[in-house]
Amino acid sequence: MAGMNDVAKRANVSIATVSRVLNNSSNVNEATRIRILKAIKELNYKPSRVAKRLRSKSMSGNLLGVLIPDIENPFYVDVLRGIEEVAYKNNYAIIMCNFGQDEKKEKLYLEILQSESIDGLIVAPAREDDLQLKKMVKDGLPVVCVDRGLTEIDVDVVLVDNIKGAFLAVDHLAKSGYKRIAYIAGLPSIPSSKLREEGYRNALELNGIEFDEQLIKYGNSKYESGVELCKQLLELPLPPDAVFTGNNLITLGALETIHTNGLAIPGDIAIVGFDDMQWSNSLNPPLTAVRQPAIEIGKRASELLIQRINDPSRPAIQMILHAELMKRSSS
Amino acid sequence: MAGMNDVAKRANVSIATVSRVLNNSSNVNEATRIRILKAIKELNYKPSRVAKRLRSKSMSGNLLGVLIPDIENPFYVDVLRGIEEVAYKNNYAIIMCNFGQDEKKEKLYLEILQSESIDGLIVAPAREDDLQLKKMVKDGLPVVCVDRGLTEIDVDVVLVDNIKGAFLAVDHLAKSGYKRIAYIAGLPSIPSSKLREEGYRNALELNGIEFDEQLIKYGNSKYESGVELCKQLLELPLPPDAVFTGNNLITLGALETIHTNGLAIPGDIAIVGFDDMQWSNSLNPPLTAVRQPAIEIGKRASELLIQRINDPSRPAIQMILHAELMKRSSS
DNA sequence: TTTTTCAATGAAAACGTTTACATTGCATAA
DNA sequence: TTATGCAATGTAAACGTTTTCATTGAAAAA
Repeated sequence: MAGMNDVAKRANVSIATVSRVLNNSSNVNEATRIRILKAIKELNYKPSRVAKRLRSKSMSGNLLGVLIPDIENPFYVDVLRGIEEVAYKNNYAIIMCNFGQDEKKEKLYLEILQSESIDGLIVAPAREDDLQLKKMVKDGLPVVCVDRGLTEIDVDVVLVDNIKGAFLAVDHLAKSGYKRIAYIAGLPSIPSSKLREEGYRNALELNGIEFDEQLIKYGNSKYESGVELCKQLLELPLPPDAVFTGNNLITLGALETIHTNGLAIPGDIAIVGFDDMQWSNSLNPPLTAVRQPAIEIGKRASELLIQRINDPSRPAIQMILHAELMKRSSS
Repeated sequence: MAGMNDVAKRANVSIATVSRVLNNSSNVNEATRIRILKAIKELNYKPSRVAKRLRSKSMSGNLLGVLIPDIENPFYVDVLRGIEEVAYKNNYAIIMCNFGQDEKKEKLYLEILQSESIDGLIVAPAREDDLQLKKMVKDGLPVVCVDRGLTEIDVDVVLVDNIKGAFLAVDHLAKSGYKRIAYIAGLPSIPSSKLREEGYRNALELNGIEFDEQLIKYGNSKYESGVELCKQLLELPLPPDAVFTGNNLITLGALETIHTNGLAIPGDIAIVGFDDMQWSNSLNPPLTAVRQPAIEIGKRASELLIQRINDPSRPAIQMILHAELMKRSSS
């Protein structure tokens, strides 16, 4: 790979001048500029982002880090799409890490990202009180959280109103006449699981339904936990007549179990999921779901991050987006 | 951020010795080793991957690039999971880029990856004769292709037997008595679209079904094209009685259209898709699909790439995995 | 003419590592 | 005693940029 040195030699100038042309800084003679550009073409020279990042520490390395909990979840895929779209437009590249709900992996990836001298980070932290992450924020790394925040520290956050979203879902079930409404939650350690439980409880209370401990099941936010926990619910002496699932993957897992057991939806059991999918309509039956504007979340996060990179002292913003209930025929 | 220099000072040694400890190279006194490790702890020193990569060009920067066509497609998400799993085990980080079937974006990302001095690249190229990519291979960058290869050049490839996979699907439809079998394909520019057409034609011929030009529709491999092209098929004077869809997203899109039109599956129209999904069973109706071992593909690709990084002269391998027909009730 | 000014360019340091080579002692061999 | 060898460590160059400061030379001002 040809470097600036080769270009400089071929154009009979110093590397400084080449650099000036590259960053179209002022005061370079038109003739030499052309000569240098020609040399660049001929050598097929491409600047090294690595060297650039090393040299100008806090200058634009044009690199963002993204750290997400589970790439199997279509919600995060959409968030990612949103992030990428805005980043691309602003000339940032992305280094994307998926920690698959594994906190050890999350820790490692945080270190790697830091070590790659990223300009900023978008993350859905596994826990709200992550010391390592909080330290990075304190040390001045621009960070935007999505889906979850960070305690005791001011940081930009973009998320949906989880309590209200869950309330919408469960209230809808209650109003439709279901009495034993279960909640299959994700990881207990992630805030949204708890907030959605809160919305769930609110809706029960408002509709005069007594809360039954047995009808709440916490899992690990993955497909398999949806399968397994739904099975447990169905085996209860008094099984639920409706289930509210805590995320995309759990919903799909629960559907699997319900179908395996040959139950009719919503006849035998109704289901409303958190997170909508583009093809929810093609599920059996078309799924009623709480829609998070995932792409929008990603876009906003990207925007906030780039803003913060350009103005690190801007006060932190918490951006709460709207969740919407998409009524279809599973409830 | 503390650097090696700070560590060296605090431990009263030269940076060379610190480096030796870090790479646990031989010949460093146990006492000083301990002193240095202590300093590292105290300063919370983390080596800079950027500096490391810059310094030792073709030495282990421990960074792989992955360039995929469409992260919305669950197939690629699974491939990615496989790649990541193996990479993680071998201490490689991944910089992942999604070009969303946009060739301009692909080009840009190729440049960025190159410019980031990655050690190797896993890619599903948009076209088989991509000059830029071929040049990178020729220039010695270790590359493994997934899902598609590269013409006129020896490069490792991991993919599924597309012809046979498509044959399995269409043969099954034919044997089930369907006569007018349509094929909704992806982008005409990607090899697998054509290969799957070949399998489709083979199956038709073998079953004595005459080929009808009108029943093949090429699109852009995305959900929306599935929706639109399926609609066009249904509006035909003689609509198909079965449809074979060219990938995950197309399948989902076609399902959407079929449902919107209130048709029964497989009564009014049967459907078999290329690419299985974990939750195919929860679709309406449970989807018959050709399963590609996506995670396996990713793992193999990762393995091949790491092998090649360690031994650049190893002859290229073409690894063809098995596709399997998952018979469910949509056909 | 001599000085001043300014556009155009170059030299060299710095970013944080790795590594080839040089240096230091000390133990052992002669 | 003087060599010799070897373990432990240090010095400095290199990776490919950006950037500060210095230098050049010609035009403008004195």
